[in-house]
Amino acid sequence: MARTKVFDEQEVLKKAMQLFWNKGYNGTSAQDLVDYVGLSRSSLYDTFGDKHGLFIKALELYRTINEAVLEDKLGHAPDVRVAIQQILMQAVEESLARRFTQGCFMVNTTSELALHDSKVMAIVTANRNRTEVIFATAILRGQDKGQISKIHSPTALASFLFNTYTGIRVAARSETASRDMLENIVQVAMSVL
Amino acid sequence: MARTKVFDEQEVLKKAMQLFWNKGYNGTSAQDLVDYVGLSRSSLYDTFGDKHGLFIKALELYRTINEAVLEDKLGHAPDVRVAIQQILMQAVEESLARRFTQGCFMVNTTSELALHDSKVMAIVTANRNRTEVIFATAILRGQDKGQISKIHSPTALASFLFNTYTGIRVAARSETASRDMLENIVQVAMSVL
DNA sequence: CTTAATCTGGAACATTCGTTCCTGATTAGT
DNA sequence: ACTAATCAGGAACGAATGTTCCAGATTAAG
Repeated sequence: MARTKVFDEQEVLKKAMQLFWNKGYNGTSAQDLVDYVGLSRSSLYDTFGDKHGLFIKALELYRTINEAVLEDKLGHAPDVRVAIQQILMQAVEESLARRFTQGCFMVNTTSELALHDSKVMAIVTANRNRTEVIFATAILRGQDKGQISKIHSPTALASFLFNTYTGIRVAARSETASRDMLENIVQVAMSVL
Repeated sequence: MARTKVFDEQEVLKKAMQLFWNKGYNGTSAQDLVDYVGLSRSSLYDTFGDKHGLFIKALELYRTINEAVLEDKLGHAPDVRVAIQQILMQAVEESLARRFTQGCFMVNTTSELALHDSKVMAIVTANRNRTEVIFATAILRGQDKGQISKIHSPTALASFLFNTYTGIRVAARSETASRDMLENIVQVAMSVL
């Protein structure tokens, strides 16, 4: 019959995701994508439709990956409190790794597009809801095991942790954030668990 | 001599600020500015230079206003703890006022531009530093008065509060945030003071 | 009334934007 | 060898971008 697809659609999507992640939607031009992704303009448009469609797929990929990672880290953790601390500290480390300090794609997109783009809004909303459920179920388990204080409800703590995580990821986009500062934030936040 | 200036430069700047605040830098076109600001294209460019210069001035105005407000609220507060709670709760209320839920201009700008724009980065950095100093001095005073726990240092608490505030302001850009959720975040955050 | 500075509105600019289309090379299966 | 799908590269499109410039109206001071 015919020639087979030679590039991995998922890999291309991953590269597009990285670029949007770094420069934002409006900051990324079609030419930027062609240059970085390593695919011809024609192939890009053939396989992903237009720029907006590509962005949505990239954002959904990010969401899928991140939720899977989070679920993995929190699901099988023997000590939930430790696992949560590790998650926050990893965000800190990523913020400090100057070379790739691009924050969180979902957070960046929330502040850039969610307000004026209903499709993005839907993804952002789903991401927050799902993430908080993952947090809350893990926290409940931690509370049962006596690893986490029962002063606050699992859902309240989940919202709080999501909020703290968001803040750290925004800080990653500025160079203000020193190690001391970020570790302080994590330490204070952990003190409520 | 000549005709006197008929428009208030500060008022125009304020309108430009609102627009950038709502749509971001890359999402706001020169035409958008002309339409919204109510000034001719020529006058706009004559008085503010180019788009980037106008944006920087708008961002600096935002910073000036916000720091003054914060200093006022925290400086003369009889109970620092209550004042902090009010500041966080006001962010919550603004997030819930659906009609104008555009988050925080500084936070939005941090995630959109700071990484690739050194002038923006400088402003964002100065804002964070100054804000945390204001928080820290107020917290120190609150600790002396016995209104705030001394478990954590003033600077650690200041960084933590700034971080919490940032998170809430990002949430304002998504419609996920319910009153319950946001009030939970504030309540949990306040429990460390 | 004259002068001179403001301001408006729109024309005009080159550049970039996102997108479509075409040509031709490549390659896998029949 | 033929066919047909898959690619790259680039030309081409109109629209929108940021910016400059100019003609003319407006208005305050001399």
